[in-house]
Amino acid sequence: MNERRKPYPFDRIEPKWQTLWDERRAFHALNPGEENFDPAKPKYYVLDMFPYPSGAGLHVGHPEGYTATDIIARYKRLRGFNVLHPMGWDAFGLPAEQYAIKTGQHPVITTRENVAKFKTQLKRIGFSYDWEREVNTTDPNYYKWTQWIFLQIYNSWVNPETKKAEPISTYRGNDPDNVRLAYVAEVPVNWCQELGTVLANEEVIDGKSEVGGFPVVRRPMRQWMLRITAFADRLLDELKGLDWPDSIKALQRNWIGRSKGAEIDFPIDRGMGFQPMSHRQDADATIRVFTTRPDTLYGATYMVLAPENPLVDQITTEEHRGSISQYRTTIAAKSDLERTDLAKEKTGAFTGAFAINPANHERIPIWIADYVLMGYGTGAIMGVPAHDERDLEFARKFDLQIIPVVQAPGKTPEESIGYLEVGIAINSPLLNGLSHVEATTKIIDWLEQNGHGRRDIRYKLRDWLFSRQRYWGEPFPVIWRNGKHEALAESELPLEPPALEDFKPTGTGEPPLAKAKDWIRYSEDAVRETNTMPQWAGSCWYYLRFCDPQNDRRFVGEEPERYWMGDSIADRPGGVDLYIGGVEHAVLHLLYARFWHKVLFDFGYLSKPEPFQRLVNQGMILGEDGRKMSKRWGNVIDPLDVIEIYGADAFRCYEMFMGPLEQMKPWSMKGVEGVSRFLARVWRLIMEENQAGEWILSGEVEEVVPDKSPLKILHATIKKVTGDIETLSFNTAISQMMILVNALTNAPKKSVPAFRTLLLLLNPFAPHLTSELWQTLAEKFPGGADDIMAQRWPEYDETLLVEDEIEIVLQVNGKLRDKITVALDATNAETEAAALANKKVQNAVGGQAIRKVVVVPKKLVNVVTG
RNA sequence: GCCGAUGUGGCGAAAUGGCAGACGCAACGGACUUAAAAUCCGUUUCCGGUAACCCGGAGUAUGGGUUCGAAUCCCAUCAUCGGCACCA
Repeated sequence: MNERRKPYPFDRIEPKWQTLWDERRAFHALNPGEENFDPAKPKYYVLDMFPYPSGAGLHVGHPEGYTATDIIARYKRLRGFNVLHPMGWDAFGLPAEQYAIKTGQHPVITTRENVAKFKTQLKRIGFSYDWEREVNTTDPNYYKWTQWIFLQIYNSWVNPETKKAEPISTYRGNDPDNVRLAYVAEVPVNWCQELGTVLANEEVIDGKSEVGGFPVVRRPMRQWMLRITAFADRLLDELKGLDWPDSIKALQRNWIGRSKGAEIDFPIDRGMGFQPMSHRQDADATIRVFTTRPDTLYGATYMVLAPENPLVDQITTEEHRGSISQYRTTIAAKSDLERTDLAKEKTGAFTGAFAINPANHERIPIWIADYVLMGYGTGAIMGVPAHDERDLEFARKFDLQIIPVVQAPGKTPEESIGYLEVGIAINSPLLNGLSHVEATTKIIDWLEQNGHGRRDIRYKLRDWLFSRQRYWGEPFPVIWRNGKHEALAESELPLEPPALEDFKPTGTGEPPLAKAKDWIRYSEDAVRETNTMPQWAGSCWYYLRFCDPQNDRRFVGEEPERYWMGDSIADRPGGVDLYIGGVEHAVLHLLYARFWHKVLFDFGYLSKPEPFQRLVNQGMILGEDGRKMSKRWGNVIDPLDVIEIYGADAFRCYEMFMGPLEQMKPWSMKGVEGVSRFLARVWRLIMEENQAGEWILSGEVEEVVPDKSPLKILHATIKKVTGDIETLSFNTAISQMMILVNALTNAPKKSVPAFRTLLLLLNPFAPHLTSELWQTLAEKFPGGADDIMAQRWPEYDETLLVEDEIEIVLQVNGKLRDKITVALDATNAETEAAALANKKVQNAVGGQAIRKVVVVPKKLVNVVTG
């Protein structure tokens, strides 16, 4: 019947302070121009990846990154920064829509409920978000600007000379729709019958949908695309100036996949042998390939087209039509999964046609095979079996000629077959004896001079498939008239989706919005676009909206943008100072957001070319059983359950004490208990229980300077905690504070100044406890103001950290033998003499001759013998 | 296959060229208590020795190397996790 006794009254303190903070608008960040705004303060923008508010609520994994950013935010405020620390909701998306399909509950309702639940949880953890800046991607006042940004993208193109986005009006060609950054294309898409929608490549995993795991097939459909490939170079090159983990940069580089090489044209042989360009009857009859190894051109003994390549129909000879068509049918029937199965044998079919190798005028056969992909390069390759693993396998299987053209070091030409690295050119009249670099330059120059090819760069990155056949997303601000698309005027935004009762997919690939007949009909001769935008759209720019969330004239005001997203450190390209989130967004969200940012930057709306200067990925928190937290294993932990027993401060501290932020680590309730004991020790350091069982300020607390030893630990702790917060090493910061608290507990004096410093250091981690204790101390000892948040972060005194005596480690041959203490000012010679006089050292040396003595001042002596 | 990360006590971890295992958990012992909880104090890498203060040896995935000295730097191997994957 009696509740379990709390180690300290967090259940009273925490709600008290949370209410006070709300009432005082304690975390509201002021924009330039607002009353009380202090322009002398530097800004700090610390951002979390905002969540999708699911029905399940938060589990303990979510607040890991949020706690880290909250500590930084509170720390920076104490250091005198004007801190922007906002939170919002990425609330468009499939789960709410599927819930609507099942229950008929409108996603607006579900979203509102889920957001309320998430917000309650976040508030109960005591995060210092500026809730007056809350944004929600499904709010018309927000997506009005998502649609507006889409229109900017739609109305722009990349000028190849400046490589920058410009208004489409500067384009001088005759078909602007061909160069717009948003365009419509008939593309093979990932169609998921079960979800009734297409998916982006990134949302398909092993031939199945990322959401739900349903089968996905290829199917051509008319889709909106965003021309992200026009920014491939900048997205790659501008990673350099960002403080991101190298692994994330590597993932993005890999995803963009830039390859330097050459385009080469192979004339199709019409039985007349090789003809110089000018004499050719049919100048179009060439096969263009892309290769990263033009230096191996003399080794190209055959060509392969992708089975889907339209050229196949033109070149296939009468005799081979049957077998070619049969092969293409088998390939078309295969799923993506089967096609990309690496283990399988090479397959292919001969077209009967031949091409001419422009280098040596050899007549080489043209095949089709599914190991050549239509979607990369030109959908055709030159086969160089001697120096390409796949080509070699293919040539051996179909008995095609193999000519080595690069010599492996120390090997004969014959042995160099299968050598994939670079080397000296052989069997290549124009290139013999040249190194890879020389040969590559020479052959490309030759190709360019003779009109057979040119330098070229290709990317793995594809344009972004931007439309979805869904209800719960931003409608496109676009109408169709006479088969052509037109942008809506800005004045017509926001374009809200129609009210629908039936959210089910139509099943035909036509979006659910097509069911709203009245809504679609825009005018006598125009209809609305019925696709919606993908969930990534809203998250591409939310960090900008946080700077100025209520602005109804612009997506973000100029001045707030310049203040929060710019800064005085000129050579930093990014705006947000610290961005923490899951590694699962390493390529998609982070690449898309960078892309939008660059478009808006080119148009002069933004101060910096990159959105996020410093990025950190928090590691996943596993269940107590070491498995990923999921309903399936029944190992999900709700933060509110933990807070109920141990309090929010203990929850926060434990999340940070578990281990390094970036690392994956398992949850442990016992661990929370340990951290909770630490906080209770802090409490009892300052408070005691009176006869009536009430907590009152301890009578021993006095306004005195601490003794030397605790004072030294105190200053060592200021130094360590400050440094650790800057590097996000929160686990070791907490360890150090535990050491301090142990020392203060054992110290004879209960020193108010020491306690104040401790409370300040601990405040970002355990804000409720430290606020309460600070206030209690202030009531009796009026030295400090009664609000801990109005204080300055403590500084340490280096002179207090110096030792007067130093412990020196004695080693013999690198092995520890003893420790001695020497005076601070002992010379190397004195230290060495003391070491050699040491009995244990002498024992270990035995009778052996001393060859060398290494003295590291203030650290150790190593005696090397024999 | 390619790219990246990780590998240290019973467990989470610390130490990034100089005392391996800070801090915490768990376990064990002690104090307080009629008792328990809570709290406080102590022990706790492994092996061997000693009545004992202690003494000796080994030890950071494995094998080599650099160095007076390596968990830390280099080379190779193995394992686990993540990403990409017939990208020409």
